Amino acid sequence: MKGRNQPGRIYGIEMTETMEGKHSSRCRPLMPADIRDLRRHLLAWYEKNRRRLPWRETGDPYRIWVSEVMLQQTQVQTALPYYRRFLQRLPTLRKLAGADLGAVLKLWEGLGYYARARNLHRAAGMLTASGNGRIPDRWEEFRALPGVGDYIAAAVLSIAFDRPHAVVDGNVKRVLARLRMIAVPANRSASRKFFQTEADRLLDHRRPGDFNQAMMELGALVCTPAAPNCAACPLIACCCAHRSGAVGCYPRRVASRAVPEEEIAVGVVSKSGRVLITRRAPQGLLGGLWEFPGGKLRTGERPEAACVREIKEEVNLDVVVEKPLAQIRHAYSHLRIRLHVFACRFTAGRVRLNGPVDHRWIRIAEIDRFAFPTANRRFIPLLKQRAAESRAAHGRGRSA
DNA sequence: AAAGCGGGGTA
DNA sequence: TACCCAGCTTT
Repeated sequence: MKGRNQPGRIYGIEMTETMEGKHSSRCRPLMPADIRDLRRHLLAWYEKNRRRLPWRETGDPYRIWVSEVMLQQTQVQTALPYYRRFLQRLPTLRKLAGADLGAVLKLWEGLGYYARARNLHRAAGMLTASGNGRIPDRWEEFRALPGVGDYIAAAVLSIAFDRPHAVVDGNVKRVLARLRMIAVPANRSASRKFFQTEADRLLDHRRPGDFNQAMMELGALVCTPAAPNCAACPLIACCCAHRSGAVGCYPRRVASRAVPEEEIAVGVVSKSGRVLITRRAPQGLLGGLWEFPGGKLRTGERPEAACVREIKEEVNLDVVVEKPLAQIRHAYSHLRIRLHVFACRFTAGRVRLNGPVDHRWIRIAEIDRFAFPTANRRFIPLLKQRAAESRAAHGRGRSA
């Protein structure tokens, strides 16, 4: 019960000791019989209400692994088309290991958290190179792979290999927080152990994969963040928060800090029918993706000036800004950016990279072969349109 | 323990 | 707008 008395804060509203004490007093300890009932009700509900998802139609550990990686911090509906494409193109661990990183990132383009793709690719390479190309079915070996944390390890091992490891994700934390009126904040790393202990206690060792998926499915379909459908919940009889009328107070979380805003200028540098793209370093933000060169505005600096300066700094080219092309606003989880996009004309210099790890002069027609961040993708249609217009004008000029 | 890391969905 | 999502790694 350590940490139970931390005051904490939910959506900026201070929780008092009084409220906390009152809720806790209505939540009696779970007895073995309660836990048996809970498992039975949950699994019965799951059998009847589970969604038919492609990764639930297979026992292939590789496919299950890929699904779990795609699903971290990503909603099912978002991941679904990516999952199909990825498995169609890379149906086995060996195929993944044999693909080059650019191709893997291209399949991941737009999904975000690109370290997931890099780690999955690296892990596949490690298993294919050193091991026998099989996915480990034991905690120590699987958990040690890059990109495999406690969640992924528990999910893959329980679902693909029937190993008794309880998963703890955002859904499970929300269900547990309400079910047991857990007062520790769900968004603090210090609370992780607490939720894990609760999950371990409830896990049905006879059907760990189904139990884990049932908990998550309940969180996704019934015990939702806003407006949970308690009337449809198979666990309503043993839910402490529901009994206390306090479902809306859980899970508790501490306030997160405000996200900063950045202004960025980038240039589409043209030279004899081609444009310059650069590749970001493999680690860090958007690692390994391609983009148009540019960078942050300094305080008081005009976007045009920043564009010219950044291109000189990053690729050592002298350019002049011809015209503004677009302004893109884009929100990340931890920062917001405003992107000023300019058409630039190359005037002098030879590419020398300072920051980017690679560059290409490409035709716009080739641009879809490269993986770009979504903020870049948003103005790429404009470039295609300009290229088409330019071709049309050129064609008329020649035929006239 | 906290910060860094995407992008889309939702009320 | 602010929160949330089948989290992991680095600092």
